[in-house]
Amino acid sequence: MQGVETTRVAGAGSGLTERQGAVLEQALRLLVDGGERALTTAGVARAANCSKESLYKWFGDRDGLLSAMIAFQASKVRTLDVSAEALDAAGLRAHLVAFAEDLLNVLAGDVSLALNRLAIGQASREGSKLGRLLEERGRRQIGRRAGALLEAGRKAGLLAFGDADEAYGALYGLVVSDWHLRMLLGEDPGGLKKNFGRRAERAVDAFLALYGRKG
Amino acid sequence: MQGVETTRVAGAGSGLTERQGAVLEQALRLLVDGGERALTTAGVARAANCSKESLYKWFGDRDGLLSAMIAFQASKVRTLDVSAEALDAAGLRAHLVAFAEDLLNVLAGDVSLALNRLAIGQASREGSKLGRLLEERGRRQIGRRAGALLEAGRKAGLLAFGDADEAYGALYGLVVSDWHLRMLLGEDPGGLKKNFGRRAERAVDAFLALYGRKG
DNA sequence: CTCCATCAGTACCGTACGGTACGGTTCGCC
DNA sequence: GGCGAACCGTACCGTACGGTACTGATGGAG
Repeated sequence: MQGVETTRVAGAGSGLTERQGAVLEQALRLLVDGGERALTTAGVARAANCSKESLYKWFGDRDGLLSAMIAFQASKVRTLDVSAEALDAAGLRAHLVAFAEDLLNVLAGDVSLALNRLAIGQASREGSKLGRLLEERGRRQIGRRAGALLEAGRKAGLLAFGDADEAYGALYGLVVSDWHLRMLLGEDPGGLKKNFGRRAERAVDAFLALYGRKG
Repeated sequence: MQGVETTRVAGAGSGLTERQGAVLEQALRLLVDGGERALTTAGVARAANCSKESLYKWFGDRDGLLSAMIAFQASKVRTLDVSAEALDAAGLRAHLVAFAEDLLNVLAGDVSLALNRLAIGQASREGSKLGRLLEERGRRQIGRRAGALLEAGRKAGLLAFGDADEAYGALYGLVVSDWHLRMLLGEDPGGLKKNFGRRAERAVDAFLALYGRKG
């Protein structure tokens, strides 16, 4: 398990070796299990069977490690593009419901919650560098998927809206409401994931009532 | 400035002396300015011109101090009850818009953001005690105001909804969308507060399109 | 075989924090 | 005036963390 390593982690051209990816995986596990206080350099080194010196060599700094964790996690989540098939009303609704349910499941994920908590905790100092990173890598991705979907709906004459951002904001708000914040605050999400499908359908129906062309 | 102190802080029956309230005020200032890392016992003692010993005597613990800060801040924010006047459509809309704008302004407040960041940062460990406290003291309050408003609208035949919680969730989502999270992540709210009025109106119009009786 | 780069493991250092203990001072009360 | 309670300021202690330096082992390159 030593010597020069040349194989790189696939995807995103992240420039990380597999070893470094495994280290980041362990770091994410520590973060999810114990929060930011559990994410110490010594702890990561112990959990990943590597030396602290290597951590500093690879990531330069503790903040570098945090940034690498966010980038690494984002590189693993790839949003599938919406197929450019011809949309009818039922198809659009199905796509929207699927998007809404995916959104809820992503936001409720362990790693997502832990990384959001981490970035929020560091938002006060350091100019919210992690926050911007998280927003760029996470939100922008899912926003693009939604934007493409909404645009396709408008092209097909099924949706009517002036500002796509406003329509997306309404969809996001109807789907998520204050759930994300409540989960971030630690509210037990036990069993609530069962209702995500129903919740997604209700939100999409409301969205279509607002922006659909044939009510 | 010493000796037995008997005067108590008004409201909420908090059982805090004025001195202790002033200390909590300074603690909140430190938290707002520098985040959780700046909120050290020594720092609070220095900023408030008190001794660490007194801090531990009054609040018992660092977590006790944090809890007291949340309770103290919540005791200062009192939501005005909606007047039980007869509502017409324009009046209901005005009330809803005022509520929405107040909600945005509260969520965008310095102290609110700092306390939410604090509670979220501690959500991983400690069983999210602070999160539950924050939710109970903050969210429940504003939720009651909204609930009363919605109920008044239904009584007046201006709103139609089956589940009041669901209607409130839709209103909240349309008003806030992902703004709260973005502000928690550190996105610069500079100048955005100017748009709160316009944003509130748009959200309320959408809400009324969904739940209003005469579209 | 020999050199060299990489890495794990550990010891180490400076610092900062939570929490406690102590001396000195002010104030109310008898 | 004297007593006691509350309190400030500071010193102190144990601990834990970020970051660095050193040692020894491993495996590839010439």
